Amino acid sequence: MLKSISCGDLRPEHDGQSVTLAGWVHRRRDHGGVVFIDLRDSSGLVQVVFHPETAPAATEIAQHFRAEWVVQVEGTVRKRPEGTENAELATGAIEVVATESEVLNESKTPPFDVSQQTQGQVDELLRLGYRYLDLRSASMHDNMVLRHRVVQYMRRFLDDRGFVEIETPILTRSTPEGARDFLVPSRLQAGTFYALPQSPQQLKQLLMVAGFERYFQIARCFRDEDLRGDRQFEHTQLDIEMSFVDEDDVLGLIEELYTAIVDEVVSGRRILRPFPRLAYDDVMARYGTDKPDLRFGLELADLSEIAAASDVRILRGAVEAGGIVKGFAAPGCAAYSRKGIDGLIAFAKSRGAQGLVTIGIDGDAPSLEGLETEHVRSAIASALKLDEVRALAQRTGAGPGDLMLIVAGGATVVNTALSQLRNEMGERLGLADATLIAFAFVTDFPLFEWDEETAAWGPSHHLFTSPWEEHWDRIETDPAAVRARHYDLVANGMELASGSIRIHDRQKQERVMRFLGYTNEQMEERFGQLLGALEYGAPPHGGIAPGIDRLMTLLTDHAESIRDVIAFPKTQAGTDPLFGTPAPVQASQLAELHIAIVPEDDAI
RNA sequence: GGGCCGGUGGUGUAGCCUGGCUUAACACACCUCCCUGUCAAGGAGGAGAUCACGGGUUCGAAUCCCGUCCGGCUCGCCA
Repeated sequence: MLKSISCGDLRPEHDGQSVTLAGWVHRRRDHGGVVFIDLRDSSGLVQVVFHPETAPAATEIAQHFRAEWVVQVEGTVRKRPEGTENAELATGAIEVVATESEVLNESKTPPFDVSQQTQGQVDELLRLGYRYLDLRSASMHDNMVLRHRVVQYMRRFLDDRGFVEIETPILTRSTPEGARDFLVPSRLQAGTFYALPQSPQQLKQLLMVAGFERYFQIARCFRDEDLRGDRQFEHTQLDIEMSFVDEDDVLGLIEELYTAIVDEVVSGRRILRPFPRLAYDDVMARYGTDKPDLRFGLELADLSEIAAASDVRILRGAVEAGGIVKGFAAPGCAAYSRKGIDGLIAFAKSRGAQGLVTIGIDGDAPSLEGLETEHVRSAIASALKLDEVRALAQRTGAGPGDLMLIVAGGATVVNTALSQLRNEMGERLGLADATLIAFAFVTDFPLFEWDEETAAWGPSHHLFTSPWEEHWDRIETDPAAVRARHYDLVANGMELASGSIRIHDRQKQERVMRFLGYTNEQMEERFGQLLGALEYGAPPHGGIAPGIDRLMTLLTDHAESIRDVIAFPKTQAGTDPLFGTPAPVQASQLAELHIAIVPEDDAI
């Protein structure tokens, strides 16, 4: 080894010890005589002192050190002189007095400052282009190390409970449902393709049939859909499947695991104990989304009844057309300027709403009872009766000084717009406790959802999810009312995990598929392997798949997006500026794969 | 595919709305010199930018207009 100990491990107990260190020059402070170097390696950093009187040769070399040079230093650990300790540093009580130094490798001046946080500070394209330097920065380095610790903890935790880690193929078969597949052309079988797995769903069910009872995998999943701050082409999930279990077993395991991770692996994070369990209908009503941010209130109120009895055309009309009217109160926002209101309206419209009704209650109003016309600030103030304003305020919880935000229209649109408006206002008003991770389970999802585009019922989770036992007979008669044994883990407005108790009976599985419009031939063609397996003693089973990337954005400090917890992520356009991915390939490679590129203009 | 925001020395920003007082400013980094206890060390000096790219308007464009590319956010999409 070129070093005898790591920089960040040095403590007062090493006082007097001779050490050899190797690492990167974090910063240098050259006083003309004495030279200080902060030397960094993967463990942290320590101050090295070079004295020209006692170590002239080493000091001469150190004077030429520059940022990010790789150097080796021999010296003696000692307690820092009285008054020069640095409480900011873990190693701040000691320093290394250098006797020898050597340059192992020089560095060009880095394109950005590696010694400081890069997230949110440096252009992300530049960071990705020099990802090896970006990851060298302490904050990104810490993110990767914490991710490692979390994953290791998961592995130990599950191993302790009898789970077996099993790998499943990356080259699998395309299934037409769900997201767009990444395809890999077959060289040996001309004209055919493998698909990268969107998840190991069917495989893990087959492992249950295979009798493993408790399976897990840190599984990479691929989806060729547009990328976002919380979505990459490939994401990693903790894939879990268990036999002979019900909902409580799966949710209890996850709650125990995530609570332990927060308690034992990370610091400075608070959670709700126990995790709230909320029914889908309840969260949709109160938050307008199935992944609510529970760090703050701003709950939505149903105002349809008041709207229906009102003379305000946009409110009453929406209800008469079969829609709903909902809203919430933004505390202290009654004084929003015209421009501010316009901004909120534009926000709502960009989220699909027809418009946004705002009603401010002047802070000068003595109370709701003492409300006068001049206290009501709204574009529709003239059409509103005072009693209606009172009723709306009562429902939304608005008082003097507050601003009611109300959307009317179809239920989906109203909920979508208001849920995002709620998140926006929660952020603007700083209502969310940054140290809180508000984990919660959402349960009792509908089994099916209506797809407007195809004018057909589709699975709201996936088609292997079991309905409630007592709802089997509703499938054909009242599909919208069928509840599923499906659950999600959410936190801070993000979906972190999704899972269900599966169907383990072939007849029942076919019944769901048949309802979804599959012919017997299609079932056999697409799901023959699973259906066949269900006929050979498939145990009752269920599972869940928590996303690790999103979880890490909650557990780390300074993660601006999912890209900050992934070592080598892609840009929103799906490119990697470091490697220049994706890239053309040799014509010979294409020929072997029986692939021909059709220029865009000639494409159909 | 749609909407919004952005692109100015190595980095981060200002200037842009209201075109000319700009020889494009500031901080950090970089280079040289000074400096023996700093830890965002300090001091003095210096170098470094065809203002993303292409076209247009104008006597004159970083600044106004159009297009393209790239990045981010977002709608669609993501069983």
